[in-house]
Amino acid sequence: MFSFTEENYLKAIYHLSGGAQKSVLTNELAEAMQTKAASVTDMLKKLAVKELVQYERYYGVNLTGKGKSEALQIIRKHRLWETFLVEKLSFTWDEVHEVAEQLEHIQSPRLINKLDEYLGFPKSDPHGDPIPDQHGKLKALPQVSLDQLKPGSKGTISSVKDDDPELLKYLEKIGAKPGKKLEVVSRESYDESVEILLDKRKVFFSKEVSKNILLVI
Amino acid sequence: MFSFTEENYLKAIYHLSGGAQKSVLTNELAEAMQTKAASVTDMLKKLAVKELVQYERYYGVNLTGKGKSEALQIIRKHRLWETFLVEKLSFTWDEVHEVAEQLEHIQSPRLINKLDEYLGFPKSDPHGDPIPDQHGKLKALPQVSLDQLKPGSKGTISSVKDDDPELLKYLEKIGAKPGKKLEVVSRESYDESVEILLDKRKVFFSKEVSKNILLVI
DNA sequence: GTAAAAATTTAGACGAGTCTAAAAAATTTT
DNA sequence: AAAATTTTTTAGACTCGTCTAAATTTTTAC
Repeated sequence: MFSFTEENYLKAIYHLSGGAQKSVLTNELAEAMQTKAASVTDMLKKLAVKELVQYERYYGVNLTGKGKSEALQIIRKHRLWETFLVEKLSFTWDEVHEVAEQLEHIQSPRLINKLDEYLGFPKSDPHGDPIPDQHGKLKALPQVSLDQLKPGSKGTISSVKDDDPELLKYLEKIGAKPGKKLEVVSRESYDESVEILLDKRKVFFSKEVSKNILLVI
Repeated sequence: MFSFTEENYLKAIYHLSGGAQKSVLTNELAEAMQTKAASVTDMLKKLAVKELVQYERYYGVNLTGKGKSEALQIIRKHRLWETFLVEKLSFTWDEVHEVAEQLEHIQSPRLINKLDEYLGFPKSDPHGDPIPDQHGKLKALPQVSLDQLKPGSKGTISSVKDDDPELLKYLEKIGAKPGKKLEVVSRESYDESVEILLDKRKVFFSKEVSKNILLVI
């Protein structure tokens, strides 16, 4: 139905717009897609003709209903495959993203629904991200990133950014996985690094890392 | 490493050459690839530059060692995925070919070896075709197609053509699966249809069908 | 509120893979 | 063995997704 490239654009627009909430600018998209702004402009025109996005010259792009629904199907596939790789093939959570980026483009509704069933209809993937259902319904939790939490507050890790293997290996070592509870002890005003309590141990995270850890409070 | 298209050409050349045994002509390849002879010529030149084939103008093409090895890797992936779909996701054998055509192009040696392990290192796929090992070694049985067998001879079905869902549904209904023993009762000289004994039942196959059933005798 | 800077789009080009139409080489027929 | 036929290749063009360079629009700075 759609090309790999088109699917990747839709997915990137979905993520950058915070779930089709706000417009996405050409340069943001160019950076996310590792390409040039001129190429993005060309592609946005094509997606607009196919009614997958609303595109206004110089003012960025928004997903249409059709575009959002397509993006969610791709995200569903990505997260189900990640779950399969970890649960069934015993991949570690830092290894799955790259392979899932390929698997998410396989065209077969039957395959993905059978896979969903085989995995027991999981609600979230190994990084804690929610898996959209067959109809594209997504159960989004109200999440806060760790860099925004005040000292004294407690929360449970709900998800972590899934596409940086080095970060994931580091968090694995520390034990900072979805489901773990933590408490913010203090924040250093100089560099905004943060000290937390996790499994009764004191742990320090740089601001950079803390931005990639999402919690429910 | 190689594009989808290149991989599909290598696979087609492998099959049409009977496992890199003989040269493949431009028109055969054009028919197999559902494309035009001119396009095939263009692609063969590119594959020759990459040293995947030896191509001689007007005289067809042969796989090089490198090309054969690449083709076998793709066939390995195709057959492992078919096995996965049937064994784990309970697809029927007529549904798997089309999806495996997509899955065979996923690039991840780690994935395919983990999948192999997860499936218990199967020796053949659901249609009876042998699965090459990690190093591309293929255990090829000496097979005869049913249309070449004389009345009175017995054999065991070793494989059936995997890419025609209608044929596969028909054979499923009849019970003609790999592993089943059969005996040729008679052949009608008029249309070369054949009468066989399968599970103590008499069954008739047209020549067309009998060409697609391979046996070990 | 105009000038400089930044962001975006347009114009023209390229490589991959495909096509049609025409030319060239091989094969078959007579 | 020359003519007719078939097969294959060449030439030139098209689409897709990309690029660079130049032009345009928006935003920021003064």
